[in-house]
Amino acid sequence: MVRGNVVRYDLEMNSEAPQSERSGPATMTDVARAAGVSIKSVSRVINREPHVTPKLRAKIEAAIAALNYVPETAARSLAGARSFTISVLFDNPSPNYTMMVVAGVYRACTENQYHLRIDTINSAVEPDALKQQLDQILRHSRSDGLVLTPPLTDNPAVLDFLNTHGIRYCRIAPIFDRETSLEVWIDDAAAAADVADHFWNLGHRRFGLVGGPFNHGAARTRREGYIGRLHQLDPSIIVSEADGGFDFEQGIAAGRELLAARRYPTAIFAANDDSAAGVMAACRELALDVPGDVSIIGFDDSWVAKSVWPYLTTIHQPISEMAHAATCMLLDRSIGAGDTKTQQLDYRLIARASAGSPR
Amino acid sequence: MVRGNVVRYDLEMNSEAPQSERSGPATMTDVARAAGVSIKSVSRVINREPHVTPKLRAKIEAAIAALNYVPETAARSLAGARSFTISVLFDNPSPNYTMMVVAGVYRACTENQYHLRIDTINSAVEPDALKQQLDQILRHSRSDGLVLTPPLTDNPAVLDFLNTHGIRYCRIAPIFDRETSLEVWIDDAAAAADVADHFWNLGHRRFGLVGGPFNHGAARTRREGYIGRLHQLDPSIIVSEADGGFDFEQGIAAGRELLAARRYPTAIFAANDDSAAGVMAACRELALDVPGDVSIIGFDDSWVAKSVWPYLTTIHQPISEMAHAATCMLLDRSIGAGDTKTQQLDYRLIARASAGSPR
DNA sequence: CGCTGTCAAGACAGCGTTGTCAAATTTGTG
DNA sequence: CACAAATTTGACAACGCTGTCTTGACAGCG
Repeated sequence: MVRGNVVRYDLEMNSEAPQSERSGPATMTDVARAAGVSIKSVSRVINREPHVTPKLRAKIEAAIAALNYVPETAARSLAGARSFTISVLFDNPSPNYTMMVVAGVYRACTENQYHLRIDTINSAVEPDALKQQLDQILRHSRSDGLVLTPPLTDNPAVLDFLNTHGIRYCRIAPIFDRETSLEVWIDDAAAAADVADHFWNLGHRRFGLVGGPFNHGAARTRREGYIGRLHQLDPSIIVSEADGGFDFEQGIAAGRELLAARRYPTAIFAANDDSAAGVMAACRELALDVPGDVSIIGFDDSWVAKSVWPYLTTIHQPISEMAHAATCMLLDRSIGAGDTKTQQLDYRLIARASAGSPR
Repeated sequence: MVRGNVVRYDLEMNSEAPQSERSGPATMTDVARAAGVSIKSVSRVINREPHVTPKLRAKIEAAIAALNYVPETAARSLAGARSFTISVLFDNPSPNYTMMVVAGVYRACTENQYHLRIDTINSAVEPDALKQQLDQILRHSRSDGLVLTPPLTDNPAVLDFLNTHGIRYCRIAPIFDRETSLEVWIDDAAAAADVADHFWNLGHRRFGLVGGPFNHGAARTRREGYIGRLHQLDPSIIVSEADGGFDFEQGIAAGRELLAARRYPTAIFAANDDSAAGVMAACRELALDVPGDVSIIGFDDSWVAKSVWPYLTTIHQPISEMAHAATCMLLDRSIGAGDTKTQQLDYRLIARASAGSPR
């Protein structure tokens, strides 16, 4: 069978002992022949299966190295039940967040010889339409696992679809139905409470909040943590709130709204960095000094936090580590499809220049 | 042969006529049986091969629809010579740029039933080390084509490696060795000249430039286009230059440097939006009003352009369309691996609030 | 010493496609 | 109308690997 005209990448390039006969990259059969064993044994070594004596393993590994052998993913996935691909599902307005997630998943994938696939869906539709989108995506790309990012993490239709089809997934920063799947999260409530404390200790007494998208679970938790702590500190506190949407433009609008009041808040917590940057822009527009007149704290410590002036005080969320951890859980074959396992990572308040004592 | 415990996604979910016997998704054999033809004919229809009468084609297409059949990528790539995957190669400091490229490639991939793979490499190393990185990446993921983004686009080692291995690629915004491969670009020089005109018409006479990374070809072209046009306008003009690096922090540094002069430039062109945002921050720091004291123009019209205040006047580069076009060229099988084809897209100066007349 | 139990290693049949080549069918021509 | 040529269609063997089953080897035990 003569192959097509597409030139295949020749894996022999760096080989110490280039084979004379073989045309393309070395196959498992080549390795088996070189090591004088059966292909099944090579397969066992590749897949870390038991029932291989150290001696045999060493011989095979030597042959693999000598031939510069790399297993063919297509064949593996055709013969076995795995696709060697992890998909990340997005419906996130923030490119910064997205990039960090991708970075984390990508790292985990390369570490495990897996491939990364990215898919985006629009969750602002009817549950049925949403399920159809998922159906489309999964129909065309059989993944060994899905990494779910907010707000998909807490979308009942998505979860329901995945559960009924027995598809393996890991949720990042879930809020609802906790402990029912694989999950990676940080304590958003505690982090938001820390923000409240930080403002309070700085001497602020008039507080504002820019919320996140209504369907974003973690954003709600942040709100509750912030306001809850503030009420602990002083039950009579009234927090002025404005809707944000996790993006700059809505952040500006929210900032304008909050700062239009006669006695505007001197301390504003925005549910993510992008909207915090928007609030900062609103301050500028109104000739309000940051942090002199208004202190601002964001959330994520994403790339924007250091793309505004003054640099943003924010909660560092290890997004890329969370994504990495999520992917590793997915890849851990000792964990079944319906199993539960949660992993909590640490956040940390990064004090930069956007929050200070009121003057 | 009993399959593993991984539950496969059941493609029959929406099927009108669910099959009784079959366990998993419909295969080509199922379709062939349903249509009363051979599997090869089904294959021909799927791959749009010639030698199929309209009548047969219709019958097969009906069967495909009825069974909700989707070809199995793994089998296709094992049997054929294609992997049905396109890789995007990055070494780009700007997450905004990256996201837009990914969006464009992603769109082209889904349109063509292809998969998207993302790979990053570090090109700031010796050519040999670079080739080794490429080797690693390509060894593990046989792609049908690579989308090369700057600065990889103009990296001789990368190009050389790809050429010697006969790997198909498309360059986005190439500068060197033009017309030697598939290419998508915009006229960076003309765009930069437009920036110069815009400043000039606004009444500016003292000009500054924040350059891009030294290895980024397009950034150099922008510099030349800008300075060239300025010299046409007035040969005695001296443009003060500072090194930027395409990111916010280096933008700040460059801004500080430029604005430290007694007669600082009132018009500054930064080679991308991120560094333009940095210059803007430097203005703020020095209590210089934008655009009152200093006008700033960026490049890309990326997401940052509308994440700073005032909104950034910038050159809109259709990044995601360029990426889309690049991918489509790669996917067009009528174009051979070594063929040449270039495609130019339009840029456009977006006048927003960061550039105005000097006061 | 022979029998069984245990573990290591191999033989072999698919997995769902595509490429090749041969067979069947249609079309064109004298 | 017979026969060659062109075209459509089908049979079948890969592709490179994994799951299952079988054989082989070797120790433990009565």
